[in-house]
Amino acid sequence: MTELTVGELARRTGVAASALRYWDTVGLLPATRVSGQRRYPESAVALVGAILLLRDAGFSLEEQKALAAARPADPGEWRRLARRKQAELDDQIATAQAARDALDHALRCGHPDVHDCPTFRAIAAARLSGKPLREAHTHH
Amino acid sequence: MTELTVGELARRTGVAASALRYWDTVGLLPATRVSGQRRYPESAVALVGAILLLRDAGFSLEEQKALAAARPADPGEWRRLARRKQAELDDQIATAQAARDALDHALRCGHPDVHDCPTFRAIAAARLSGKPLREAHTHH
DNA sequence: CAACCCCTTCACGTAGGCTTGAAGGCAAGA
DNA sequence: TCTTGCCTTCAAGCCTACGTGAAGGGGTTG
Repeated sequence: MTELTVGELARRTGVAASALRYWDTVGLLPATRVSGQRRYPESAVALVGAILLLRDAGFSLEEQKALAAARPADPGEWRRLARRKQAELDDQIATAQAARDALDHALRCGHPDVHDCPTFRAIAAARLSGKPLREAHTHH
Repeated sequence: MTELTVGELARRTGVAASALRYWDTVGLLPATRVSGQRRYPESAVALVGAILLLRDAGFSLEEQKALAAARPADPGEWRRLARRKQAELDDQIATAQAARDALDHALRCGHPDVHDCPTFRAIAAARLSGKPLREAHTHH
């Protein structure tokens, strides 16, 4: 009754059914079975929301699995993971902000070609001796 | 003299030579040839800095090619692209900030299990009716 | 001449998170 | 019974931005 099929959950969340099946097979969002078919409780809708939120936060599916496993069992570990990711998010925000500011300057400074703008050049040059950041993102 | 080989440019910028060759083959950072070998002007160092910066900004290599093509030829188009990406960055920052705040709340609110926290549930629920954002990122 | 070092191309591998297609099952309605 | 519609599995493909390894060229030094 209150059980949803993949298709219904897909419709309610906007997540493709194929993705939900994938999440089931990798163990991120397990489903029960009724005569071979996946069934999800109503509460799965909220779970999907949380998954999307954490995905936006930059948690990979593997990380989310680790998080989900640690959540009820080991609150200390959960907090540790959360804090680590929070730091990553701070880096990410700072970098995005820097890039945004660089674009902002390029749009405002009036130079017809950005590469003629000394400020832009300075920011770009700083990037060469700066933090890689992509490695933090590429890292698994 | 002032011409650099891939290896030298790699050393000066910290970017792998294989990556620089790749950037050449896809047309992002073209090199001239001297008896078959790639040669880059000194100014390429600054270009690499700009490429890294824009990459951080979320420009894909394809987007950067479009950007580079529009830069000297069509400043209006350049500004259009820059503004569009700026808007994307704003979205990205807002989302990252929301995720960060959600984690922050989860860490502070004292609920042993985040899913018991009504605030967290509300944020996650909001994500379901929010902007996909991933589509903007998946789009080319 | 050989050693060395850097360069070349080409093809394939990798990772993450799915999507797509083929081939088929099961239950309700006409 | 046949059709409709939603479900299943499995294999393979896709996308980005490279990394890797093989096989070979070329120039300088000892």
